[in-house]
Amino acid sequence: MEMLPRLRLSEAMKTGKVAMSPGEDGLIGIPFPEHSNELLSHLNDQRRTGLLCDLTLTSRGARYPTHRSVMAAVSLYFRRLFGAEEGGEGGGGGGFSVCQLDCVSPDALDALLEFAYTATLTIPSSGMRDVLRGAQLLGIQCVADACRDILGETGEAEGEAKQQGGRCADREADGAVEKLSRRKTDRKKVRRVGLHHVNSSPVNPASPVSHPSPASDSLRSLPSTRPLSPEQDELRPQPGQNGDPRAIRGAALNGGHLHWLQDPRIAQPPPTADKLFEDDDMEAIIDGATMGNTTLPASATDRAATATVGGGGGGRKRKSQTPQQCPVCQKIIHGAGKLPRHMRTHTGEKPFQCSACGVRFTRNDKLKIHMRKHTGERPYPCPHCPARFLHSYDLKNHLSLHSGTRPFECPLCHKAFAREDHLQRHRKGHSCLELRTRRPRGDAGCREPPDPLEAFQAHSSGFLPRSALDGGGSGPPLMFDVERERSLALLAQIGPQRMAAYPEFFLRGLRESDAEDPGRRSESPAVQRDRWRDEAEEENGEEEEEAEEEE
DNA sequence: CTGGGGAGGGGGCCC
DNA sequence: GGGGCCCCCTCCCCA
Repeated sequence: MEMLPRLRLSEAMKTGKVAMSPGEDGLIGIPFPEHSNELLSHLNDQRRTGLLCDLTLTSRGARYPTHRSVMAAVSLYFRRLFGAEEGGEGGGGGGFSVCQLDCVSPDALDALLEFAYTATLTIPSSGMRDVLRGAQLLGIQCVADACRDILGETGEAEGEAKQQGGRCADREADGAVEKLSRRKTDRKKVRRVGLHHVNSSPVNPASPVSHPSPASDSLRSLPSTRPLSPEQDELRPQPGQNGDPRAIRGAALNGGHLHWLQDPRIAQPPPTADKLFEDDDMEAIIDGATMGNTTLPASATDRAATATVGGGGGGRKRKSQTPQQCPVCQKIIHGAGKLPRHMRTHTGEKPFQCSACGVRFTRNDKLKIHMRKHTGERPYPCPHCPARFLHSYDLKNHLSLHSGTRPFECPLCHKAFAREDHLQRHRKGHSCLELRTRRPRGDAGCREPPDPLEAFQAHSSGFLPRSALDGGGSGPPLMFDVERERSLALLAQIGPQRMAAYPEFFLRGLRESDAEDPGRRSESPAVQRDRWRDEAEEENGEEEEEAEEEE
């Protein structure tokens, strides 16, 4: 999707920081990192307003106007489906299609569409499995991988999933339905399962599906809910939910997320799009994922019951309670009102803009700190020298230089650091690999020098996920198997400043150690030192045992 | 490789 | 409960 315009530039420009294709003398590729985001954003706007939508997906009555090209780009299933069409009568060009995907739950389909158009997968934790199934069925591999990763499914399950997803994509649509539906029915009593392409040709060229003007549509940010033509309205379940499509969605949800549907704001004047996203969608997500340690029962059934408590007649939604679990990365967020802040790390939303330089931030307090750069304010002066600092923590670090204290000591090479992160960097790297073997290698006379990789693994065990150390042999992969190289390349390309715009699961593998043991993140330096010391002693103990055995 | 600065993100406290 | 403010931790980048 990334387009690199080729320009002939002067030699002087060639020396700049522009990417140049090797071997193409004079042709320089200038990356426009924002282009793909902007393109996607515009497409998403078009989807929301129904503009140029030439494909409607339906799931149990819910309708999702979308674009064939986008769906074909993200979904192997649609790629093959439309590819087949193009070979036939459709010519791939036009016509309005309706694709019925009852085997994908509306919420999952909504999430997958949101992913397709925003590169961000935002789903309630309870819906993860539905999204996984949907991604498998539609052949959206990266999402399926991410869901499996988050769910911690085993390789066996992964294999099964791939098999399933692959089959789905490979088959003729209708043929695929039956077997899949049986499988799914066995597991989840889905009343009606169908991956059924209702009409790959125009539904009715004389009366194409029309989308009402979105500008005044109070459901503007809920593209899934646009009314369709009377013919397609026949697809709806029986009305009786005030005609609100969200209610229709809810009818298909078995109560899993009824609180999504009972939003009292349905009858309220439409907020602005931004506000709607922040307050409406976000709260729906948050409420859907609210999972306090004690506030939310474990089972989906209980969750539904909780969600509907006091809300049977459209009563007040149950407000978020602390702690809450992020529906995207499953991280537990402590503190009232902190989840919206956290969610912005996934959505990439940066509502706070510096009036001086235009830089945007996800948080107001970060903007405030940033403004100090413009005002020159450095509120943290060092009492021992003229140095002043923007952050209190910088001053704290700085003070350790004056005091000479280096409280962070490597348990292996005993090198001390003034900053904890420097010690971590030291441990992550190869800095003390030579020193860590306190016993000289030639000591025993017969010991083979340690395998550098093995030494690194041992040394890094406190930082890297086991899966990374094992080379991915067991446990979840460090990153998505297929996407890893591309992900790393992309991360390198987009730079850290824009990483926030990408879903956390994209980066999750890089921080998997945190996920494996969340407590480590909050370990005090003393505790961490003790842990490292224990690890080092264990390592040394093993070495000594080995030496004794050799003797 | 290391020291230092800056920034992103989470948690606590308070209003 | 939400948000502001602050502290802390971690990571990245640069010299």
